[in-house]
Amino acid sequence: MIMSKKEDKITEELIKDTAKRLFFTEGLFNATTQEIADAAGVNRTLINYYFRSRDTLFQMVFEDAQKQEIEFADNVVYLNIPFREKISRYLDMYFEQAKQYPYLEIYMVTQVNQGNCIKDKETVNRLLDKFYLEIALEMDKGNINKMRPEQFLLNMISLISYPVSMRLLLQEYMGFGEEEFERLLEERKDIIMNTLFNTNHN
Amino acid sequence: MIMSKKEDKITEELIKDTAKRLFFTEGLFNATTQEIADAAGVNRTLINYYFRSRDTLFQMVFEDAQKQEIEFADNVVYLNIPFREKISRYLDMYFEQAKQYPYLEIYMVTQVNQGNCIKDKETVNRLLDKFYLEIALEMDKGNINKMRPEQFLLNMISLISYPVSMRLLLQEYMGFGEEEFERLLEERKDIIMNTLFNTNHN
DNA sequence: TTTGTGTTTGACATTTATGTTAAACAATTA
DNA sequence: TAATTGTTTAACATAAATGTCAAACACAAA
Repeated sequence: MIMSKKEDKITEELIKDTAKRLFFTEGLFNATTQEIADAAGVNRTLINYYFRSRDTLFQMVFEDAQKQEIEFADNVVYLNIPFREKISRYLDMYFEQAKQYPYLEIYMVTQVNQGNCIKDKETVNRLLDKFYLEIALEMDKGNINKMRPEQFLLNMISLISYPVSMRLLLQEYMGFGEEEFERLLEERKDIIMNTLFNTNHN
Repeated sequence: MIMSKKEDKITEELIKDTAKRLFFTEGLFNATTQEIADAAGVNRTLINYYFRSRDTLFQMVFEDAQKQEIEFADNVVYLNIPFREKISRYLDMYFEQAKQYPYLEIYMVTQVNQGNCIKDKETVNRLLDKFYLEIALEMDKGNINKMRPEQFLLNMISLISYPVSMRLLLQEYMGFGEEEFERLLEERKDIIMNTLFNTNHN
């Protein structure tokens, strides 16, 4: 008698996707199992059935997000296009994903602050090394100012991510509405490119 | 019979300061009343005695932090020194406070994401207006590249705050230890100044 | 000392969230 | 149809956190 393993995965995926939506889109970092179940339209105990515990679910979501972020960077760094193009492409992709998951990075950092850590460090290291090398080359060519490649990377992520991650706080302080801030963000792509590639001629 | 209002304030302040330490220094954003009480070395119910509820305590800490941040900016913006000096001073102060309260901004943004909002918008607006004006003047003088002043502000805060706020996440991804990252941060002051004041001569 | 005031404590009640279990259910196959 | 497997549900048990209350305490003033 051959068993028919019901390869549903539907409910399981539904729960995980809903959790992601609550965390990354809505910013409900402390969502309860009940809230997640309700949002997914399933019985709460199904979370236990599929994920054993709330914590496991959170863990899996965290790891998924990590994979996604790495894959994301990977897709750009290994493209065979000029450096400046890569950055430009990355900006496009980042702002695109930010529309779906504005709270992703803030979530990740709060998780790391609570003791979670990165899994696939190998891949990250390879990525970074390649990227640092490219940055160094651009510096030699005089396309960007000389500094430690790590600093260029920090500049880049900072300029891109901060306004997205801190959006609500910034909106509050700067007194902007949704649309107004959206326009500001759209303008930012050019601003960031200019800031990053603005070589020092002193 | 004149009552002797025991102007202690000691316990109350102790509790609030401990909460701040747990939130802003340790990053325990979801600290329970028990944890806070233990850390302060007082009985848990004293939190209710002095603050009525956990939520009120959190609220007061949030408002305190806001005031502090505004005061912080105020102290720089109204100084009678050249623009570039101000930014430099702000950087110094920011990195200094970041040593004590590295998680402050992340805490603030998670609070705002959960529905809290800024109180003293008047003061913030006055501050921003003055700052925007100064930025515009510097642009006219050719000291910084032309853009919306808001964008310059975003650039500035992003470059300063992001690496501090996201520190642990960045350390993890970049494979840096505490000391290593500390050195990177110390280097950053110059990097940021150069990036902000690097006018475009194309 | 006694009284009064504010502070601190422990015991209790309440609430909320998580996790377990057994029964019900659905669908497939022998 | 009956049996098997995987899925879903409701009821229950447990755990953890918050908040209340009355009693105990400390100390200054009458």
